[in-house]
Amino acid sequence: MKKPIEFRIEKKIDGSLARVGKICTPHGIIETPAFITVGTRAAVRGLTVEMLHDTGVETIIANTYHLYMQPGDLKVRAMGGIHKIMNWSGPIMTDSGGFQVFSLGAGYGTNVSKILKSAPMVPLIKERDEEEIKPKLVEIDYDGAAFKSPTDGSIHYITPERSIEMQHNIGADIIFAFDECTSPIESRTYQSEALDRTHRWAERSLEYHRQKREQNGDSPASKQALFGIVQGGRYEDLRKESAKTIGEMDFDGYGIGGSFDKEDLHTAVRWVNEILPENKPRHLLGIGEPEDLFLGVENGCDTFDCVAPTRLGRHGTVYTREGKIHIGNVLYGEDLRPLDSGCQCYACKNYTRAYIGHLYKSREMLGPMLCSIHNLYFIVNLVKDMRKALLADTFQKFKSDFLAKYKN
RNA sequence: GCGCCGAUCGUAUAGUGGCAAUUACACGACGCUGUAAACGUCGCGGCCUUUGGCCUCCGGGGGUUCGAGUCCCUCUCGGCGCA
Repeated sequence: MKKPIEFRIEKKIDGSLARVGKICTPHGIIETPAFITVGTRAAVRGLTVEMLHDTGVETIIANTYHLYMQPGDLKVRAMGGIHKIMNWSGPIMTDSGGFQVFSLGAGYGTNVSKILKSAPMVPLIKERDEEEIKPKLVEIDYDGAAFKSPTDGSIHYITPERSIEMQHNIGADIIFAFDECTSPIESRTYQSEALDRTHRWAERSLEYHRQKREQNGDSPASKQALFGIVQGGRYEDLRKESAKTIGEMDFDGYGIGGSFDKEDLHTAVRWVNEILPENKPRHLLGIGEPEDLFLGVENGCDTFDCVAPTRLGRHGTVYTREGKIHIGNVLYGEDLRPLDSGCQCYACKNYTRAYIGHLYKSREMLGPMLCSIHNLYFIVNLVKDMRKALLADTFQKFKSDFLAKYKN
């Protein structure tokens, strides 16, 4: 049977896991490394398709859980599939809902991020206390996870089979196995249990997808690639075990998910990518700060997605070559420069910091839109520049020059 | 002129004897990594050796009280009513 996607490696970098490639999908080519923008509910918040094209972004990742809740995966199918409804002719991915096992479960109501910053001991205890009094919205068991809707309290049970079925209905080019993203503050014992669960669920996701593909050669499923997700949290042995287990399953590509230590995200990624099959694409889920993208690329990841550019933009934080700034700060009140000097994005070519800061503070929706456009342009093109640098054998210099300025 | 009502953080408010004093907006700063997020947290009288301490404070002045934004007198200003 014809593979739904094809991954071609154009260049491997000696002495590193980095590579340059192309993922050919039914809706076009993803030149890797690439940054993929998040469009959770089949929309990139605040931006039209035309604006997205202007930022240079080529691929969007939407979310199965959220589209199931609203408007419903069957409705997406009835309306003609995700590409049609959102007027996006390029490649689309869907996340399986595995992240919501964390964000609406252990992470709900806490300020625990999947990225654990240093010195966690005191907050760690605190969060555990808070967790006791927070209502739980997710119950995990052997077969799947029961989600309680924060909106109306209804219960929705999602199994690996259900997740894949919904992703078939939604119709993205690349779909993900249903996994459990764990909180970074869970014990090793728990991480290990959760990992076993994720591995079982991966197998079930793969099996269900395979059956559907074979049942009907013309079904949408036959045009969809399925990626398995490596977990294992912050533990070397679990990460390696997961990479081996998932890597041996016949997925079309792999996602690297779960929680990380900010300090050694790159180490965790390397553990995994040294083991995963080289000839399949690897997507680093939910990672997208500039420093992290460099580390991901040089440690063998091909694609990335992250809410940071759009969320930060909406919240008034803007990427510049000299680091992030908050556009609402008084400091920029009379600053007539663009958000980032030399940037060729729509916001920078047409508007000043002072004006965009005014829009943001006045709650004009154009403010967050312009900041989102800029941030997306910034990150998408940063990764494109990494690709160029890899091809030109100047990656290390590009990285050190960029980071020297970016981190002041 | 008489009577009634009102005056509390930039604005609008809460507060009828224990108060550096409620809430909202505004303002200021910070946070955000597979979107519960156009959101959230903190600060917003001053100073300090800041899980605390000191000073100043609810239109002005005086009084009652251990203690007053809160009760009494008076003045100023504003609103309404009657002359």
